[in-house]
Amino acid sequence: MYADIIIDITHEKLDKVFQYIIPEFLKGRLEVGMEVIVPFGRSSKETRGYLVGFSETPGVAADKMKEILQIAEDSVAIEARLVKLAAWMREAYGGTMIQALKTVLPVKRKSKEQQKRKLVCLLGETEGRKRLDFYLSKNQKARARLMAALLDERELDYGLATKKLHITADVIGALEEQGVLAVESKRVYRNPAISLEDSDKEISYTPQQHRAIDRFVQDYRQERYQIYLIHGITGSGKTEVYMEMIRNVVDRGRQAIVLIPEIALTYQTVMRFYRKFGGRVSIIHSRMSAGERYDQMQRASEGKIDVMIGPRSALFTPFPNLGLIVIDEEHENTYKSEQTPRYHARETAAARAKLEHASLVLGSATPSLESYYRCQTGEYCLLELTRRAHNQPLPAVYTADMRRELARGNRSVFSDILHDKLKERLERNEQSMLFLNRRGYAGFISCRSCGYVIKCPHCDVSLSAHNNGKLVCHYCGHEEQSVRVCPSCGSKHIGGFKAGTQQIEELVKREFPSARVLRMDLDTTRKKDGYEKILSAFSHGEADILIGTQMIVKGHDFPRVTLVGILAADMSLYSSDYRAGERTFQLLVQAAGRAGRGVQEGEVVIQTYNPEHYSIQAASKQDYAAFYEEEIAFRKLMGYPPADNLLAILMTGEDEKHLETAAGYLKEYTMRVSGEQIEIIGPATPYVSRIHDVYRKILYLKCPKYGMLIDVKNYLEQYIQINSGFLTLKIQFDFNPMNIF
DNA sequence: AGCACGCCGACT
DNA sequence: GTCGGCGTGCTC
Repeated sequence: MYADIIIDITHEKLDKVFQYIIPEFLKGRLEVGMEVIVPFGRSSKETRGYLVGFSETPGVAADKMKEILQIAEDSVAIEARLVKLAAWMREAYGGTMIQALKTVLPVKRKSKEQQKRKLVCLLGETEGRKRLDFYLSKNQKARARLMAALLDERELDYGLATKKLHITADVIGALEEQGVLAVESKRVYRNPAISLEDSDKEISYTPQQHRAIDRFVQDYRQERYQIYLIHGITGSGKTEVYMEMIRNVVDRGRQAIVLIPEIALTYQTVMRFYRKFGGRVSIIHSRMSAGERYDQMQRASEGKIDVMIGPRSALFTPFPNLGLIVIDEEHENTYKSEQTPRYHARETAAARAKLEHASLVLGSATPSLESYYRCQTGEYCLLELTRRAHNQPLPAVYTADMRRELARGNRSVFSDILHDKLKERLERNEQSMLFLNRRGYAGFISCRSCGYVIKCPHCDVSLSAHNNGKLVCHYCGHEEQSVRVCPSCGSKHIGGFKAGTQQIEELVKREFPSARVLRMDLDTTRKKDGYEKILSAFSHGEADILIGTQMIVKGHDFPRVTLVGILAADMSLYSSDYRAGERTFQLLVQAAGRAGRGVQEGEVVIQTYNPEHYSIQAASKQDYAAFYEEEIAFRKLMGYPPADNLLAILMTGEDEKHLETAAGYLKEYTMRVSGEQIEIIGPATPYVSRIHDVYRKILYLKCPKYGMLIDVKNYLEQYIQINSGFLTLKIQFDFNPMNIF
């Protein structure tokens, strides 16, 4: 028997298994997923690698084979099932096996437990004083210093003692031996005090919530592990449904993973889970140290917790018997990784669920087109929550046509109706939010008079303005000269949109001098805790108006907000991206959902230059189905995902000429290996054509069948490896990218 | 990636 | 004749 090892060096040429002889002393001790140390290369350099399997027959001459040296110490083994998942990811997204292995391993090293060590004084007041005098008499300054501090505080933080008081470990050791103090190293988990009172409380579900839960429970009982999409409007109580589903799974002795966008990881959300599941819940987030993460993962694999909540990477929690994965706000972009392998948590969760016979539940008020489409095709099971849990009405939405405002002579940023409603709120002492849509702003050119936007004649995405005065399509490379007057109406009010949150803040202050205004954008949140501070100030009523970009629309509950104003609603419509319409709809619905969450009803004003657009129309009626029909027709017509699949091939290199010719060759080869069903677009120059003197080119492949794109990817990976012309280039694959470049 | 091997020019 | 320049090829 031989050991199959993946060497820990990221290089295409080494991206294969290497067989090693298992030495006698390791027989029976090796398991798939372990990290081992092996001799590698001509000089037999000690190299780390992962054991991914065992094989019976040697693939190379027996004399070539070397022995495994040892199992790597202080390393974390990858669970065997996650090794399989990694193999799936490598196949589905490209990159090397070692990259895939490292992504399914959220904690690489057994970091020495960053325990909170404490020094506890064991002596009483008088005993201690005697001791202190003793040290002083012996001129043992460090011991005296520590003793004095201990008398003051009784308990000292280990780190504090060593750093602030300049006390060495020797001194602490000496005092410990003398029975003066004890070093306590309690493992501290950050579980806040849990009040379990609420957990017994009987929750009453709406009929729709009941139906969703029953469907899930029945399927689960029959071991039908499916993928569900919960389409629930804002405030319809999706979280209660998740929690009940999780409870069901946990009662059967299985565990659950809950993925949430990092930004939504708020205290309130987490507390709801704590109340229901007590100490059997754990959280992982990006600001945790490696030690803390390791801790949580360790507890999970030991079966000490039932529920793991966290962002994308929590998907790889090594539970012994995973039964359910929940992805909340499944439409969010953060679920797509931006590093190789560029995996999507939704697809990867589906793969993991299948491997481990678990269910997958997706939830959103504005589902991604991909997921809703899969419900239509019968791949996913759709569960609808169309009513708010406490029967609050949805906010009333008004649309302000900014072209008409301009025609009427209103050149201000605020439409008359928004101005009036803001004034009303200030008089009634209620809160308002102003949301400036700046997402996807990529220098598109639009007419302020008629709303016309200059688009690519071939791609139906907007053209981006470049400094050289040209308009460029970043999808197909089409170029044309910029314009001075609107080609549609002849107006001179044509150009890019320029207004930041700062300008809006100044305008609000000028219009409403008495209003207390808070602004939330990159500037004001950069400071430590800036984000939380602003949100808590606003929720405590310390301001009347909150101005901000996308970040204010995400899942925060401000019961006193009764008005939401959306400025430049169409801004995100014209990013040069086929997802623009979807993004706009999602943003508007989520923003509108912020109004009227309390007792008083809410109102929303959407300001736009393009009120006819289906994204804006559907959003103003909060009508997902209507939006979906329009959008899917567009995607089908243009062959964009989810109707077709898209593979972006990003090529980067320092030599511009060489990159260009190589891109040409790659396209030629792609044409040769791909069948008629694959359409090839490009190579085009991305919006950012050069980063740190590294040039970029992009090639798009479009195909109805995902599998065919994977085949082409595999061919290309081989071609790139064999052909030395690609040695100086980096080539990345991105399936169904979230952004086009 | 990283290292040894190898085949050329400039040197003691 | 030798030292070392980097181009080439292999790694179980």
